[in-house]
Amino acid sequence: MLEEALREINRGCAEIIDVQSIEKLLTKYFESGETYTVKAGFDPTAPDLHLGHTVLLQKLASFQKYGGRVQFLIGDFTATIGDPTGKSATRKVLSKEDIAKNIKSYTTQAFKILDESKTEIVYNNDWLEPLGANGMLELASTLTVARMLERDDFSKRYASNAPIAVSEFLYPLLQGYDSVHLRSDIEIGGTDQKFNLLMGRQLQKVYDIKKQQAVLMMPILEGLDGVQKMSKSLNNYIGVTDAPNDMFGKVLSISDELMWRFFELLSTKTLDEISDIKSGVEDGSLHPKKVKEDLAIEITTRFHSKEEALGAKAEFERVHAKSQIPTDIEEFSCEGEVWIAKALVDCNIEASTSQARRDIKQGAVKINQEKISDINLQLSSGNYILQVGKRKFAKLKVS
RNA sequence: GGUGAGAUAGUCAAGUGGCCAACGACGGCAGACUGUAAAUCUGCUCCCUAUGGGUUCAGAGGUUCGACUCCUCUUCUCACCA
Repeated sequence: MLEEALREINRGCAEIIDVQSIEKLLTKYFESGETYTVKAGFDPTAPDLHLGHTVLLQKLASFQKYGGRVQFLIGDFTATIGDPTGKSATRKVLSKEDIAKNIKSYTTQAFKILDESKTEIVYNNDWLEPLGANGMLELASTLTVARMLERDDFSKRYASNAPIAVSEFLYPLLQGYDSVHLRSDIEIGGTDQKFNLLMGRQLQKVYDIKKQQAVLMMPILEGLDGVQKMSKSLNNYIGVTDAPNDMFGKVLSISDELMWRFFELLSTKTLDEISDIKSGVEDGSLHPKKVKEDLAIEITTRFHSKEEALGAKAEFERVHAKSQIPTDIEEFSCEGEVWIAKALVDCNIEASTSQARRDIKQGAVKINQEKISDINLQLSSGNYILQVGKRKFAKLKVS
């Protein structure tokens, strides 16, 4: 039992600091039922979670199975300021209302994966705001600049004379202070957070807390392109709230290589099952497409339902394998004769009439399944199904 | 506070008086090939009922027949010095 738990906890991890203490916590749980706390921080700057976030959530859920009490930390304090790390300094500051709204949708989405009865939601504004300038200075005095510069991206930027804002130094400290306040046994986060996570341990030591948190880091899930991390701003994400058809289609569109990452980090199949599937694909007894479909069904089912997932699969086959028209197409209507390019723009399937012209020239536009080539085509009254490329459809009624 | 460099389409980045709606790269879209894969190849990539017209190169003025390119001021960014 303990071994199984350890295996599950270990799964997909990029790095664990202080494995022994995690083992101890689990052992104690199995011996005496004693629970422990696991914390993970989330930044409520956007209202929706995507699969990248759920990697962490699933790990938290695993801990919940084995005695972990989750501290779901919402970085509402940090969100009001905006993390300066990264490129654009111009990041709009969110209002309290926006943040509150985001938090609400965040947590309802998170509870699709987490066990609510074993989760405590905490807000870092509760302790960071009262910290004040004095507390801040005290906190800042515990670290040296040299130590800060150990952080990879800081040292690189410093070496290449790129600017580093002082506030950027403060960020890891604030985040680390969360750990001082919460005194969690374990903190989990992405590998990109390594420095900040370690800062938590460091500060726990400075503030003389007996136990230091163990740290478990998960790799960053790649987005649909398979290269860059999944993120909303790169528009390569699968959102937790995506419609079943979209979710299914997006999973199926990932590369075969990336599929294994998704299996490891998102599937609830055991590692043994996954390696069986993998060898099946390698020796040709399993078709990669079929395997990917199963994965897509699993993921879609998690956020919707089995029926919806199967429906999405059927729909997908209809549309793509048999190249038929999807069942749910948005409908539009207009009066009088319409110029085709204008119609495409009005139906939201082309961005501009210029773009529409180009696509027509390239043979990407179909009306009622028929490819068209006349840029000047006028649609007289009747019902039409307009299509651009493989995925953009609209119904248009001209009267 | 002083000095210098810079601001070009989604991003990076050429262009330094007309040949510029602006090289190239990436991204994006589309076509072929497929498993709506991936990889590869090809085309397109400011807007407009369009062999033409309009609005762009941080912002405001100016010089010129003509400016992204020259001048002035403004805003912002960066570097160096203090």
